[in-house]
Amino acid sequence: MDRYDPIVIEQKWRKRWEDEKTFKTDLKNAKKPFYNLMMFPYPSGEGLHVGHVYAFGGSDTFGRFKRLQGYDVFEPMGFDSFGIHSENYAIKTKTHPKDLIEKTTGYFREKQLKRLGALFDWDRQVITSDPDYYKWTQWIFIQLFKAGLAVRKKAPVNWCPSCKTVLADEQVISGRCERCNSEVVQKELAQWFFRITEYAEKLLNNLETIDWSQSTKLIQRNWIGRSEGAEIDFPIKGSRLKIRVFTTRPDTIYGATFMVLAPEHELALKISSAKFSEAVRDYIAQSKKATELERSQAKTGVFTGAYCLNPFTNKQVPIWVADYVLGIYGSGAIMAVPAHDQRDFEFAKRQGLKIVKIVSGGVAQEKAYVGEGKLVNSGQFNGLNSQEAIDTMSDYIEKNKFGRKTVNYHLRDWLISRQRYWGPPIPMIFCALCAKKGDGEKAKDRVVHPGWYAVPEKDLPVRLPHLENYQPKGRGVSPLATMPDFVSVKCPKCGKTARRETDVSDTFLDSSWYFLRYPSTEFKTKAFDQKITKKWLPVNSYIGGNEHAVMHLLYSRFITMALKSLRLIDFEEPFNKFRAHGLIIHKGAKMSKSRGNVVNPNDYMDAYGPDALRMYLLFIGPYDLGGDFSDRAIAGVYRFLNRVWKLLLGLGKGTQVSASDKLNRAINRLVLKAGEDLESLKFNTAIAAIMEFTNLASKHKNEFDRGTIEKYLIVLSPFAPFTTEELWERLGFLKEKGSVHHQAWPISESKYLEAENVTIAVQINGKLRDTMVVERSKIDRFATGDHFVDYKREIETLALSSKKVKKHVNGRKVRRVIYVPEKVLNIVVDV
RNA sequence: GGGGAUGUGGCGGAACGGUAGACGCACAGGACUUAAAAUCCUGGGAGCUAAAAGCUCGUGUGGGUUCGAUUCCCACCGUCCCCACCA
Repeated sequence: MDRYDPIVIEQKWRKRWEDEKTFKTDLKNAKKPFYNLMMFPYPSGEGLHVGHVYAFGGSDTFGRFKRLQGYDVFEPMGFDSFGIHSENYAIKTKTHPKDLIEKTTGYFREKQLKRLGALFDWDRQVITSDPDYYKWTQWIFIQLFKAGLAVRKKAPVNWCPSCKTVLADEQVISGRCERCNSEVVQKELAQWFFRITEYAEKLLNNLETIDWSQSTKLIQRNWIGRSEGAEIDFPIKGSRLKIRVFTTRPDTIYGATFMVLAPEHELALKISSAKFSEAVRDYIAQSKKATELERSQAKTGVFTGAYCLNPFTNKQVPIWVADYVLGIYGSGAIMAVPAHDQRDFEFAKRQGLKIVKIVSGGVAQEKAYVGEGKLVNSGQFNGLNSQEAIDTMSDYIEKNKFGRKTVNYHLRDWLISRQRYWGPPIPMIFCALCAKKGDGEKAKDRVVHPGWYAVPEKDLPVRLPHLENYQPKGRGVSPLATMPDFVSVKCPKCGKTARRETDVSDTFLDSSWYFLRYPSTEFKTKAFDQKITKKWLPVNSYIGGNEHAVMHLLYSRFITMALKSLRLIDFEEPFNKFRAHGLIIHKGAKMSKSRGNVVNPNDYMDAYGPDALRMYLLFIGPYDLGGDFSDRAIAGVYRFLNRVWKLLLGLGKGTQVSASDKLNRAINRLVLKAGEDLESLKFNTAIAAIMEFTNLASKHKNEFDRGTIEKYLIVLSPFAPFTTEELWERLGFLKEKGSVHHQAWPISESKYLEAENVTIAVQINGKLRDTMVVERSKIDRFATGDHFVDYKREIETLALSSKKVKKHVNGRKVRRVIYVPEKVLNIVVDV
């Protein structure tokens, strides 16, 4: 018998599978399409890490299982190669991103991904920095522009001084840049936005209809952040102007002792009285310079000298400007209720403002009382509890035209522009001449942005020019702006000299539609083919990390909805099923270069083979929890594969015509258990079941028949594709039946699952009274009413009447009977 | 501050409300070997007991529901994750 040599086996089958196109799926003629997607990697310089193997291994194991179940599985792979991450790495290593990407994608694909034993269809790989791909990314931008979903607006935006670009709201975590952790500052800039907020309601509601990990849905729900409340207008004393505020607690309006405007608020300076306007101006200037984090440190602010009238009481309240109020949420102004809002409370304390308690139940001494209670000091509304008050007072507001009920979202429009080099140029052209005339590309039948034109489709892609000095300049424009040849372009309308948009788009736009491109890679004249798309999308199973719960997954949903509303596709959710896998850590911490605890998968593939690595990772624990990578434990799985190898090759010719009952029962149970577990991605327990069978089978070596070996190998094959194929061949199945991966998932025969005796213990009032042995198939689990039973008769009755349970036996009522498969049955009765 | 998840041997983890600890790691004893490695076999929650049998206690803590709770409910403690001046 040969020694188990996973490296030799891997190389042999990799070549053979590739040559024979064993896993090629015919997309056009597939009968049962199953789109098995996993999040594609960005090709970093460090190479694939073990977390990728975890994600791809699990997903591929599932895909292989689906294949055995008779589905035509399409499992594509590609590279998210545009973007800041690649560009920063290129800067660091002093290479050009284009050269870098060529090198890294090659390494990822040839030296790593192809070793995993996955079903990847490399004829359809997608590389987002490839002009064939980003041509269509640009095309999608234009479609959105024409639908009025891509707009240019001047707004305070997040600027990362280190990455030297603006960022989307989603890419700022607690005031810091998601990539480099620098503190972000606000800048007022004109930028391109996607109007994702148009879809806030749909993005939220559709979550009910899709089968996603609960945790992921929850993160999205929180991010969208719907809150119901009211807009209320407070007239300014001695002026026709009003200040509009948003509040979720209109019931607390009697406690509104002052108003606060964000420094960005348009009225902030305008309403300030002469005496205060200089202080206000200084304050606004100062808060503009501060980072978001600095702004959130202390409750600073200045009085404007102006007053509002509370529409409910007509009492005057002072108006302040303070940067704890955000310019971007609601209307950028609030009514402050210090007794019942902690932030207002702190501000009031600091500035010596009045605090009036209007909700009973809490004491406003050291902190605000935020909960609910009965209204006091609230005129005609006294005595109502908070919920009632919100309803009646909201109605009152609408009736008296003080304002209206409204809904606000935390979700912001998606800022698409990036002042960087390594991305698809935004395909827009600005013509100053046309702008003067009010001409421009129409969006939804009207010119929204005079002077702006989409690049005509025939001119796509707008190629990213080669630029030696591609490093970001930090002047609020992309390095592309330094290339006169690139910037200068003829106006598509008037033909005069115009200029190109020089910003590139956010990387997340590249990845927000790549799943549409995979099945359509051969179509060079369209982004995606209608027919193929209809056949293969939405994606049947998507697996990836929860770190993308907001950004990638939210953007993909939005792009899909937008394309649906343009009637380019006929579904609005891209991923019917999404599962987030857990994080693989090492030595108790997240893997990172600085910690020096990064696991290189190649080391382990070299030592134990890819089968052992992927199987080990799936064996660590529940797939959604991840776990700690252990050098030792992987050897255990390697040993297991060795045992399988020896067991099967050691059977020789001694296999029986038919397997023993014991083995039959075991293999049938294994098929059932492994199938159920694979379906719900419980890889760890499926593997445990296979090991259990292996242990048992080792003790009954001469009870095997061909059919049992066959089933055993098929069940193991999604986990260990190389090893099982080799054994399959060596045992003579290959010639006869073709690849193990082309077999059908075995059907478990119910007679072997059920025909077994169980021991029954009968307890009466908790005391053991009797035991008996009953054939398993004759009992069924049930529970019923609440009285007495002649248990021996009842068991017989049960055996005969199957699932029906009688409530009375011999004049006594059944209390409760419970059957536990393979375990002890307690029949508990009252006397 | 808000939201969520989670807590079981030395370790990773199993367990439709029904024999807690499957499977694996590590460990110990044995077989093979001159010896070791590899491999194979055996063992194991803790305590009482010389040992076996047996008994007692055991799933973060305290309550509750139930004939029966690791599982369901409530409170608390610990750990982890997401969001965070979002009114």
